[in-house]
Amino acid sequence: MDNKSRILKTAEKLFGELGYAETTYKRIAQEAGIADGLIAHHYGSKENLFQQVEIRILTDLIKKIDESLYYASDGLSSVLNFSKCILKASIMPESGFLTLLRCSPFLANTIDADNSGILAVCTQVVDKMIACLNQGIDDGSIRDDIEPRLVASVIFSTVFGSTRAKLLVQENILGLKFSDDYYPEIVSILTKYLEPAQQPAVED
Amino acid sequence: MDNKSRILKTAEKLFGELGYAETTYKRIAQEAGIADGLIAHHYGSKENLFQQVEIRILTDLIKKIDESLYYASDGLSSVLNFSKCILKASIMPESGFLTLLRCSPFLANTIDADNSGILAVCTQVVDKMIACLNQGIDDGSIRDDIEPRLVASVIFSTVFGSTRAKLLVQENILGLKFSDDYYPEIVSILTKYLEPAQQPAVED
Amino acid sequence: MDNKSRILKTAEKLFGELGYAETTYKRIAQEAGIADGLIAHHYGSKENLFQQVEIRILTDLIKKIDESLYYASDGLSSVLNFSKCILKASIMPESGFLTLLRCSPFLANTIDADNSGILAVCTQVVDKMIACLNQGIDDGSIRDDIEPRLVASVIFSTVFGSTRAKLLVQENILGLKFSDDYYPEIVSILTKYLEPAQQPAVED
Amino acid sequence: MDNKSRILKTAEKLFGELGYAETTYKRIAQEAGIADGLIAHHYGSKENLFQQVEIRILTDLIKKIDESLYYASDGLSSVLNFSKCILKASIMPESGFLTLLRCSPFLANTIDADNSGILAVCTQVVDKMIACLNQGIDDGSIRDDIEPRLVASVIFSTVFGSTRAKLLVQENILGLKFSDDYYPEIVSILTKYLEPAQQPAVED
DNA sequence: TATGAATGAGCGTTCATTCAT
DNA sequence: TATGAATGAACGCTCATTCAT
Repeated sequence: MDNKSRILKTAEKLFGELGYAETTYKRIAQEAGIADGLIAHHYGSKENLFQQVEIRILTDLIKKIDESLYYASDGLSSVLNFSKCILKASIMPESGFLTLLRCSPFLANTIDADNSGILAVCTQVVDKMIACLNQGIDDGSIRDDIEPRLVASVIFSTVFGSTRAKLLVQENILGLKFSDDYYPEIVSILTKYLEPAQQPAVED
Repeated sequence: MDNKSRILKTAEKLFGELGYAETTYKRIAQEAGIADGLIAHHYGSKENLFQQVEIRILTDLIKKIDESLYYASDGLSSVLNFSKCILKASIMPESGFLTLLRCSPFLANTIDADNSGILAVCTQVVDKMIACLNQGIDDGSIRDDIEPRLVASVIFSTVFGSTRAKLLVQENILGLKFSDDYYPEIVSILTKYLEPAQQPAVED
Repeated sequence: MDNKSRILKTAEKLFGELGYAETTYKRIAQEAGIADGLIAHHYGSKENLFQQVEIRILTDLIKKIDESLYYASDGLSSVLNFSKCILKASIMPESGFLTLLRCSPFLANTIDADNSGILAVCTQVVDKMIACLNQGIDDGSIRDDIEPRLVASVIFSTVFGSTRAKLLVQENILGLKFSDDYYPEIVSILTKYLEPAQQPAVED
Repeated sequence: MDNKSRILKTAEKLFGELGYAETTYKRIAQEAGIADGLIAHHYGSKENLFQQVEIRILTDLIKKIDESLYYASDGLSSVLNFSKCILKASIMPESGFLTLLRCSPFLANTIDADNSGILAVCTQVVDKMIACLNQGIDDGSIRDDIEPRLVASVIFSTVFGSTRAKLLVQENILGLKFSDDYYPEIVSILTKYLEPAQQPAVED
C-alpha cells in the first residue's frame, strides 16, 4: 500500500478511536510511520482528510447496501435488508463505522467547514431508502398509510441510534443490554412498525 | 446569579453550540463576562466543568420525567410519557439537550476521563424505565413476552437517536423530514412495538 | 519595565535587525526572557505586534518633529528642521528607525493586513510638512511657484531615500559615500530645491 | 521559452508582487506550470534563484542606461538621462523594478546570505554615474565644487527613493502626489542641485 | 472571590530541500 | 531534464492551567 492510502487508513482508525479533536497529524504520522508533513502534502488539511475518510466509509456502505438489495423479494425485505446491512457493518471494525459514530458528519468538526461532499453521499443513501419504501407500498408488503420521507427519517434514526448505543455504551454499565439479541430486536421493532395491520378475522 | 452559576450556564450553552473541543476557557470567560482564571478556580478543570454541566442537565431531566410519571395511568403510558418527556426536552433550548447530543457522555471527551459521576445519574434514568416496563407487563398494558432490559435498550436508542437526528440534521438537506409530525411518529413506533398483540375478534 | 513593554521593545529591535519574516515569536521570547505564549496573549498576532511597534516609532518621531518646529523662524527653516529631525532620528538606534526602513509600513508584511492604523499616523506627518511648505510660501522663504503636495512628496522621498541608503548600504562597498557630510548634503539639495530664485542684480 | 527561463520569469514576478518571504517554491511552480522539484534542480536554492533574478534585472537596467548615455551631449545631460532611465524603468512592469524595491539587494533576505554577485553589478552602475559626474565637471555643465562620490550617493538615494515612493505608496492615501508630474519634479530637483551657480548679470 | 499575567506543550500547517524514479 | 513524494524543522498561534496579587 502506498503512503497516501496508509494515511487514509490510519486516520480512519484514529478518528474512530480518539474522535476528531484528539486525532492529530503527529499521531497519524507516528502510527503510519511517515513524516508529519506528508499528510498535508497529500490531503491539504485535517478537515479534508477527515472528509475523505467519511466519504470512503459511506461509499463502501452504499456498495454493501446495493448488494443486499439484490436479494430482497419485496419492499419490506428491501428495507429490512438495508437496515441489517447497516447494523452488520457497525460491528465490522474494518467498516470504519466507529468513525462515523464518533465524528458524525452532522457535527461539523471545524466551524464553517464545508460538508457538501459528504452530504451528497448521504443523500444517495436516503434516496435509496425512500425508493425501497415506495416499492413496499406498491407491492403491499408495507402498510400504505405512511409518508415515505417521514418513515425513512424514523428508520434511519432508529437504526443509527441503535448502532450508536451498541458501540458507544459499554455493555452492562447502565443495566442495559446490547448483546447478540439486540440487533434482531431492532429488526423486530422496524417490522412491527412497517407491516400492514393484521386483518381481523373476517366472518363469512 | 453568582459567577459560579453563570459559568455553568455559559459553558452549557457553548458546549452545545461548539462541542467540547472548541469550547475554551477564554470563550466561556468572554461570554460570561468574567476573568479566565475564575473558571479553574471554581471548577478545577475543563473536564470537571463539563461533567457538572452534564449532571445538571440529566438531573433536570429526571425531575421532569418523575413529574410526567405522576400522571400515567398504566405501565404503557408511563413508558410513553417518559419518552415524550425526553422528546419535549430536546426542543427546549434551556434544557441543555443539545449539549448532551453534541458531547455525549458516552464519548469520553478527554482520553482517560472518569465518567463515573455522569454514569451514576444515567443509571437512575435506566432503572426508572425498566420499572415502568415491568409495571406495564404486570398491568397488561405492555405485551408480556419482552425482556425489560433489552426493550429498554431499544427504547432509549430509538428516543435518543431521534432527538439526535432532529437537532443535528438540518431539515430537508437530505430529503428527510423532521417537522412537527416527526416526534409523534416516534411515539407511534414505540406504541406499535410495545402494545399487546391484537386479539383476533373472537366469536362467542 | 513590565513584560508587555519588554516585548514591544524587543520586537522593535529584532524587526530592525532581521526584518519581519525572520523575526519570530520564539526569538522575541528568548531575547525578552519570557514565554512564547505571552506575546500572543498581549498582542494577539504578530502583525498587530508589528503595527504597535511602527506606531510607537512614528509617534515618537512626530513628537520630535513638533519640538524642532518650535525653533524655526520661517517656513523654509521649518521644512529643513523637519527634515533634519528625521535624518537625526535615523542614526539614533533607540529611535527604531531601522525597523521603519527594513519593514516599511508601505510593504504589507502579511498579505491583506490592515494598515489603516499606521497610515493614520503617517498622514499626520504629511499634513505637518504641507503646512510648513504653505507657511514658507506665505512668508517668502520658499519659492512661490510650487505645488505643496507635489513638493512634499519629493522631500519625503528624498529624505527617507537618503536614510535608507545610509543605513542599509554599507559604506564604501559600492564606491559611494555615506559619511558625516552625507546628511548635510541632503539638506543642501533640499535648500537649493526650495529657495526662491536668486534675483539678478537689478540696475537702478 | 524553456523551463529554466520560465522559472526565472515567474520568480521575478512573484518576488515583486509578494516579497521574498511569501514567494515560495510551490507558488512559483504552480504559476509556471512545472513541478516543485525543478526549481531546486535548476537553481539550487531559493536565495540563489533570487540573486539570479536581481542580476538579470540590474543587467537589463545597465543596458538601457548605456543606450541613454549614447545620446547625451554633455555631463549634466548624461546624469539626467541616466536618472530618467531608472525612473522610466520603474514604471515598466516587465523591467522587474518592483522586485528591486520589494526585495532590495541591500536587505539580506536570508541571514548570512552572500550578496557579492549582486553587489558587483551594482558597483558597475555606481561607477558609470561617477564617470558622468566627472565628465560634467570637466565640460562645465555641472558645478565644479562637488565631490563626485558624495553627489552620486545623493543622486542615487533621491532617484531610488522616488521610485520607491511612487510604486509602494498608494496615490492620495496620505495626501501626497505621485502622478505624472512627479518624476519630472525629481528631474527638476536634480537639475537645480547640479547646475552651475547662475552668474549674476554682469554689466558691460 | 476574583483578576489577568504567565507558562510551555502542543496544535495544524508551511516550507525549502532531497531523492528515487 | 523532469516529476512529485517525502522529510522534518520551524512557524504563528491556542490552550488549559497556575499563580501572584
